[in-house]
Amino acid sequence: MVTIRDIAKQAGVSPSTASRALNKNPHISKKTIDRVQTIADQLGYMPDYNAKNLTTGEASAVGVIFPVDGHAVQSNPFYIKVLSGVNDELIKRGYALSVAITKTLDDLQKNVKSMIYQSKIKRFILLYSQPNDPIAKFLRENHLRFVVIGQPTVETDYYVNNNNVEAGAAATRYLLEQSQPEHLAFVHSPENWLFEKERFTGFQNVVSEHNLDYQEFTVDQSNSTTLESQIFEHPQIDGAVATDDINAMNFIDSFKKVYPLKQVEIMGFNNSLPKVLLDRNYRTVDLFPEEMGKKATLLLFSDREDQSIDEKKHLLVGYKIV
Amino acid sequence: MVTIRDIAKQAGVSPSTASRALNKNPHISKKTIDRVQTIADQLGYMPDYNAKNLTTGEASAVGVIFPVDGHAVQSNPFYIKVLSGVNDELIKRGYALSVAITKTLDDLQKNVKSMIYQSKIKRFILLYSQPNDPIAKFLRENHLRFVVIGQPTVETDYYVNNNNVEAGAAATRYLLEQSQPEHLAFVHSPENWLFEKERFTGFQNVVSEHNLDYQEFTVDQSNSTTLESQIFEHPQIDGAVATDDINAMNFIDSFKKVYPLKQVEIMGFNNSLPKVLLDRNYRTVDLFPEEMGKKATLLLFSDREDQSIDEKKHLLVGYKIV
DNA sequence: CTGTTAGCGCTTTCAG
DNA sequence: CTGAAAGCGCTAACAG
Repeated sequence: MVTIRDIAKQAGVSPSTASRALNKNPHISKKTIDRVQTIADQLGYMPDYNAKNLTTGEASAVGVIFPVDGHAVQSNPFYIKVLSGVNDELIKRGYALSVAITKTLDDLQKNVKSMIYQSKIKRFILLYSQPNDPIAKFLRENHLRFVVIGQPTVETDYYVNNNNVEAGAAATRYLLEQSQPEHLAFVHSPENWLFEKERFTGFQNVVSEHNLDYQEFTVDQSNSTTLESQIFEHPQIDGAVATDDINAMNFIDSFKKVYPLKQVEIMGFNNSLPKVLLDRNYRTVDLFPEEMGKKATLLLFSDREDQSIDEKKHLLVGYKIV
Repeated sequence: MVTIRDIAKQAGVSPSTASRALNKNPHISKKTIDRVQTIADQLGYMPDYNAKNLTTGEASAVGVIFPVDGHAVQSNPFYIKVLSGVNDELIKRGYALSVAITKTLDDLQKNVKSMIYQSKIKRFILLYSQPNDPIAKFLRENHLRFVVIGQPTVETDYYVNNNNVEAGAAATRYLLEQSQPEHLAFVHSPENWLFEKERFTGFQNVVSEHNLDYQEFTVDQSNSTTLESQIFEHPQIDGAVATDDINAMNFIDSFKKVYPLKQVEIMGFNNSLPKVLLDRNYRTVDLFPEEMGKKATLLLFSDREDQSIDEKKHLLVGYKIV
């Protein structure tokens, strides 16, 4: 194992100078920085994180926190794509990726506390956003830096998001152009997350521009009959926007059960289904989760790297109908 | 921050004794172990991993390695479920979860080397298995402990797997019971992974028992016309077993394009699709990925915890047709 | 601009 | 069975 002392010796400087040089401390002459760096590269020096973290009190790692889950949410491929985008950026920065994923909120809290107190992680990415979330509260109270994926419930939080209002409007407009539905459905989850409400706003805007009527539907994943009876009460529906691919699939399925012979055009969000299912009369909005992961990481380090981003405290990612 | 010295002081022992007590060192009297432990609990002591790792030279973390990917593989919900199962077990052991997920093999190698040399991680879970995989080779050469999810290509590796031959047979049998197809298809990926070959063996066994004929099909995700022309040459196909839900969906889709009016019953693997898609004439085999994650972790620590498992070097997980 | 020194919190000889 | 002391590899005052 090659340590900083080996490098110092080779370069003919003290360990502290070597350390400073490797960290590009501005008080060190460019000449020695270059020399030390060259030697470090030659020797294939890789700093020991544990030693580094012990002295600085801050881990060279970022914590990524998954939502706790009743089976369906967590396993959305969306999250892995975010994770992949995050790690791309972390590798560049010499940071490791630590993950908290649990089945109960209680375990999640323990997991996050361990990250903070035992691993000394100071930077987090929160893959979800919920009002009165104790995890976010805890991070805030302890002055830890974190970025929310999605619309935060506390306006001072850092976040990366899509423009959901606009995306909701675009999806609705696309639907209207493709077929000419006259009685629309808006399909969302029982939780009615913030992002769903925003997409709904976009939907409403376009619908009212066109003087169309619409109906709201709630997908209860555990009980499809409630959705079917809702659909049964609205036989005129001929087009739908769903807040998510899964909700869209559930709606289609129930719709076909109630009206086996009717066609309904539908839009979803997330592009989370196998490509082959996207054919024909199903379109979805890709929200570029990898890009979200990358930008979240950018934002997470903006205090050190880009003050101009840091002031805004948020970044937006585009969307694309596919 | 409460350190081991605080505990030692309270307990009226030296820091070294406190350390030994907390690690249940057998040379320490039960009395002091209990006393020290009680005080530690009272004070809410959480050991600093960085300090611990620095002295022991081994991280309190496990590295989980994702396959590199052409978009489709990584984002399979299967992996998150494994991750979740792994973390359940890690929490119990006071271990952290570190993840390597990259787009190129080159980056993955760097990522894993960083885990080893910088984070001092000594235990890994490999979420895939490939012949001549440089990552597995590297882990082996450096005598690092790792468990493969799936069938390893080197027989001395530790692994967790399903009985794929049996599951392939069961799926085929189920298909034969449900409908009475006479001309079967077996659908797999161009890579033809080990687990696909095993499921194929099970499939063949049942098919030959029943004196049926079959045809192999390869799904090329980037070019559906090749699959369609394969299907076109075999108009008699009336049932299929696919090695994976995605392959199954692709096959169904191509089949419907070629023969819009024909029915085909099909079985897939992985239970990776939204529940609502499982209806009617599509069944899939759930392979309990969470359970695989848990068992992989068990195996990863079997050297310390369960010698009887350690000798077998592998564990199997069940399956269920859903 | 650079070197000396101390110390982060833990474990681990070595000694008793 | 327990204590004293050293040290893991790094960074951060402090001093020059």
